Amino acid sequence: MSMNAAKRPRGRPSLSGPSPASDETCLDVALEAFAERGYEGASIRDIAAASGVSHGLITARFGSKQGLWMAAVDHGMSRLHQRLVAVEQAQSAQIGVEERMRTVCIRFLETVAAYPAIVQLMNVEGSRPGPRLSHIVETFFRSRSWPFATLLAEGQASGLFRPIHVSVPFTLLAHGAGALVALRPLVEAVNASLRTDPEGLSRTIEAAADMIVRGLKA
Amino acid sequence: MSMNAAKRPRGRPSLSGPSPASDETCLDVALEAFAERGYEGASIRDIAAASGVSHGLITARFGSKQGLWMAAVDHGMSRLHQRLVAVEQAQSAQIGVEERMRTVCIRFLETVAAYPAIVQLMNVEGSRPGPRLSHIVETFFRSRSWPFATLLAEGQASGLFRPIHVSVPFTLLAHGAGALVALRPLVEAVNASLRTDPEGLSRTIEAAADMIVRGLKA
DNA sequence: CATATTAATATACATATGTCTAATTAAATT
DNA sequence: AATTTAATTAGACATATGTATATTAATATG
Repeated sequence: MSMNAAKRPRGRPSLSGPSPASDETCLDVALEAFAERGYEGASIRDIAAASGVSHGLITARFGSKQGLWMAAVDHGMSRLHQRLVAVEQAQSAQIGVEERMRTVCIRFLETVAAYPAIVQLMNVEGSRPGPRLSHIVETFFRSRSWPFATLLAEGQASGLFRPIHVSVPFTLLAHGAGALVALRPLVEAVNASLRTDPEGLSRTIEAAADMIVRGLKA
Repeated sequence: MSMNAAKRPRGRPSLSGPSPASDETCLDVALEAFAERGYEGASIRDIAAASGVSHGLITARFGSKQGLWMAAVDHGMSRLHQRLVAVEQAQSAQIGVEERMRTVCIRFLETVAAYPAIVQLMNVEGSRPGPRLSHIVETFFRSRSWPFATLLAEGQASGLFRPIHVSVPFTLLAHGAGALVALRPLVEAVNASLRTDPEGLSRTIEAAADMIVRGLKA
């Protein structure tokens, strides 16, 4: 971000003089870099240069490239989460659940469009579950308070939405339908109730196709 | 794929003896590798070893890493395309367009699930349009005969489907809704009628959310 | 004021990677 | 049969990268 290419002197920075980029700034830069060029494509040196610090500082602060990556994911994820919770809490319960769901979807997509990196990272990580993808998925599903799941449950309780496992529309929304690709490692990583054998996968595919044609309505 | 690690001798291969991996085999291996580990993460040497050939042969056949990548994309794309066209042609026109659309969606997702690499590559390429992403997108949109677009137009002509630009459900289907992320570079790359300014993006987002809630039905 | 600690830069190093070139062997051509 | 061409492997080389270490300067501590 900051094109602060003016080389600072060695040693501990002066409190009066210009301080180097904060951890947050570095994580923003890193998230963008990882999302744009992939884990291998983004180098520590590039990220450091774009943050206006030396590459040694990155490893000093975050330990390793893996450490930087995990910190960046946590950073982006918490921002997305906070945004969504705020949206749902700002909504009046007077409004019907369908309309609230629609709003949450819109806000979600808007937020994602504004901070694409965090969702992009899910895809960048590839189609097989590895330690990095697992870290994202666990972070995503850990908190049960994501408004999307809450609203889906509410709509289902009132019979307005079809009974469908939360991970199906959620995956459709977050990863996308094309990420049915990603459903397999997603499910394996979360150990959800959905099955990954051919028959289970086939039923999941049909459910996803139904959603595209008929939507969420009962 | 082929764990043919038995080192072949130098020089032109004998016609009687075992021949090295075909171009197709190499492209299959490459597609999988690129999808799984990203463009930078997949090395020519790894791909060559997994194909059972020397790394020099890869560059000799495909010119460069970029050349290998483009050939792999063309390879996977044509396979996906052929599969979808075959599905649509096998369907009787007696069946309603909605049911045929549903089938095509299912077959599309099934095919993608079976060959995830090609869609995965779209995401791996990151959130900004570069030469590689542009190549995929152009290949995707070049042929107007993709059954999805045909069926959508047919359903719209009969008033069964809502009027919506083909790229919206297509993106929802192929990239996924989360790939609204990817819609921006997608649109820029294709220079479609959809706009990428905030207002246009907002309308696109609302349209996508409508699709999730109400589905394709009129 | 002297010393230890902290926070940063810079350098060193082994390894991996894309590309280019040489070497080698079988087939094709004359 | 001799020679050229094609197809493949192997090695060379410059560059980039992650990590480990040395260096430097400002602050904290006594």
